[in-house]
Amino acid sequence: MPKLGMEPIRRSALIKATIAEIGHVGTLEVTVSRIAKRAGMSSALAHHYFGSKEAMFLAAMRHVLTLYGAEVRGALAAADSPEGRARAVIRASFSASSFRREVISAWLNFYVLAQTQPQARRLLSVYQRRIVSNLCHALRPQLGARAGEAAQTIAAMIDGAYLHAVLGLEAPDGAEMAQRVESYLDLTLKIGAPA
Amino acid sequence: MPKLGMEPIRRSALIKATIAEIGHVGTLEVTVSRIAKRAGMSSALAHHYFGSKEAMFLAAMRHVLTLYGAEVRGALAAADSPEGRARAVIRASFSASSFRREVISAWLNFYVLAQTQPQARRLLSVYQRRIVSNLCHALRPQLGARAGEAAQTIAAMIDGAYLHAVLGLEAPDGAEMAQRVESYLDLTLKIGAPA
Amino acid sequence: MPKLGMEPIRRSALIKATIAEIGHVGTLEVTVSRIAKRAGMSSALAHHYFGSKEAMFLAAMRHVLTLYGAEVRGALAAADSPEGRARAVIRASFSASSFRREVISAWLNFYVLAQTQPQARRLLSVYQRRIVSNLCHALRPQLGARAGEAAQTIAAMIDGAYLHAVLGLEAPDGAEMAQRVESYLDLTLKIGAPA
Amino acid sequence: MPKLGMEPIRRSALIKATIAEIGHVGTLEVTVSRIAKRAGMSSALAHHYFGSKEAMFLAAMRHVLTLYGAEVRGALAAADSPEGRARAVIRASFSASSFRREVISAWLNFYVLAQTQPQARRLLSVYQRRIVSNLCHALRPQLGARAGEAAQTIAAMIDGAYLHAVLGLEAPDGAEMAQRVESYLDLTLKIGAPA
DNA sequence: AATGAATGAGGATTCATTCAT
DNA sequence: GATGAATGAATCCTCATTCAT
Repeated sequence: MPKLGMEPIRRSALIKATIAEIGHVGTLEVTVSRIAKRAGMSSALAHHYFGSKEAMFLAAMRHVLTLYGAEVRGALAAADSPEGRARAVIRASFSASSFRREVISAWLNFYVLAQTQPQARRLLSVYQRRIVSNLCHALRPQLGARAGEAAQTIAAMIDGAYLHAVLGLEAPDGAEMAQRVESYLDLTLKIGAPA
Repeated sequence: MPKLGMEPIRRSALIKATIAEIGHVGTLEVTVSRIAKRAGMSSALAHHYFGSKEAMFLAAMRHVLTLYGAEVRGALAAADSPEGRARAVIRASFSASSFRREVISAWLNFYVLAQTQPQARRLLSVYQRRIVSNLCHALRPQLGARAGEAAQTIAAMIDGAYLHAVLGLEAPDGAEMAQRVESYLDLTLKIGAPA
Repeated sequence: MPKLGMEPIRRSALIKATIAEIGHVGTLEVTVSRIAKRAGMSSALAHHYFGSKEAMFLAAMRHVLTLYGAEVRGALAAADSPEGRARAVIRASFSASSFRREVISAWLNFYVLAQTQPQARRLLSVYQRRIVSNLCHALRPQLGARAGEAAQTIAAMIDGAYLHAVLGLEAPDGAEMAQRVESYLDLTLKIGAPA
Repeated sequence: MPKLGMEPIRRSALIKATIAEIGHVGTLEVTVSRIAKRAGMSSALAHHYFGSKEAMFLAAMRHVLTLYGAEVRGALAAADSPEGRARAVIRASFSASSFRREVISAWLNFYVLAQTQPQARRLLSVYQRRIVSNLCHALRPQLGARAGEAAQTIAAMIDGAYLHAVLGLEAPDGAEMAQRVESYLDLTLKIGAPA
């Protein structure tokens, strides 16, 4: 039953299947056939829509990053103070939709990809910088010149939590992780505040 | 003229070549042939000594972890105070021999492997715990009950720094990273101390 | 608004595109999609009109042969003596419209096809024979019984020139080739004439 | 039974199988698997020894050209006069070992390949030039300045005969073809000599 | 008439692994 | 101990062709 306008539907299904499959296998050593099967179509069709496995990976990356970006943006919009904005970024990073085994595995593998795929590196760098920038602005009012380093540190802690989560046997606990990072934030603000 | 005692030499050469190749390619998608060639022997011989590609990966992991462990142990031995021990762990983590592009790439890929390879997971977990434990003990005198969380945080920051380094274009700067983590330590101790 | 009478237009466009594509790629390893795209339509439509790739090739062959046949016929009509008719065939074979890289490549590939495709072989044989027959008749008055062999020789020289042209780096020079063949004709006639 | 020194044996078997398969299929659209099977080995081994299908084609070309070159050289060595040398080249071109359906098909396809494969083009050009050069030298004593054109013509006739043979239904008759070309030679010499 | 959708079949190439020497 | 030889299994990708609209 070939209808018109299948493209966006197929692409979307493939992107989701790609992430799921990477999460399932834990590696980028995933076959186009399996992804396609998971998405309910032939591998030929997957190639028809994306042209190559690599392109599918990049599309999947963009998807993950976009979702994460949306999560952050949403949380930022709901915040009502600079400090609240910093906390919003942290919590968004550990939200239930992002801090899941499957997505974590995808992130990890995107870092692997970023080592050799220039576009992947660029995508990841851009997001990385955006997060740091958000944090930096949020912390500036209270920390002034020290905001930059604190932002970097928080970003590193978030990444570290993701990496750490890979080793955990149970489902990763986003709340706890967010709590940990916020503790650091508390500490930093307490010291930085005196001014 | 088959020389005696070739085995340890061959194994060692293969392990180093494995790490180098992973670092070079950036992935576990590395071929036994390339590794063997890098180590100056045939792929058949590599199989003879390790039995399988997977076994080579595990051996390479053990090697990296052992080196890192030795570095930490050495630094700890030279420390003369609990706080000094904490700083020793941090500095060892960013030492020139560990915080290099190649080794960082290997670490990253070992995390990938750990997702599906039980032994790899165990190895990484053990080391992870050992580091946290070291930090915990070192911080206990000054932080008491809060030592655990601080240790976890520091460990996460170290991991995060590794992950971050993957995206950097220049050679990773261990000194700067160590400095950053130590800043957190300073902060924590300053607050925690008064108790 | 499906236009009426589209069929001949489409078919013609596809045939031209087929020749162009074969000329471009240099091979029969040409895809229906590319041909269709070159002709400004979908590959499905190409199949609709020709049924198969093979049928398109045959149609393209017929087209090339027909054009060539027309060229020869035209030249023959303008000739005013048997000898002139022989020269007409030769010149038509190297006319600017036939002796072009693209068409030469098509010819070459049609020979390849003729090895296995009975219809292709038949088409090519028929044309081959027609040329020889034309030459034979044209030479008979002066060469008598030797006309047959001379005709065969000239036909072979023409084919050989086509094959030769494949290796040339510059655009093939039809005039020069025609000249070469005519030199042979001169020679033959000079000797054959005395009778 | 893996022995040492298999390489030359395998390569040779593959080269022969490549030519045979091209002759059989009539096209370069031949699969490595079938060639390998014909040569009694796996396709993987074929790739091991040649690296790629293209490389196999080139090796097969070199083989055919080398055989032909040897044939020509042998015939030249046995000739005892310039004119005899010219006849030697012609006869060698139509010798039973070269002027066989299978080899003719290979030649034809090499011309196809030469259109796009620079190395193939070079190989073919070199041989082409060598033949013309041989003929030219052989004819110079009797034809002087006209030797060049005659040589070109003979070369074209030889190529044309090959192309023509593709269409024949019976086994190609080398003797007849050689005869035909030699007739031209006779003619040319008769006219050229008086000078 | 025209096309996007869809796929089965196939093909080049790679690779871990085994084996005989 | 050491290696060239050898392959089966897999994987990405392409393409002619069909089909429903």
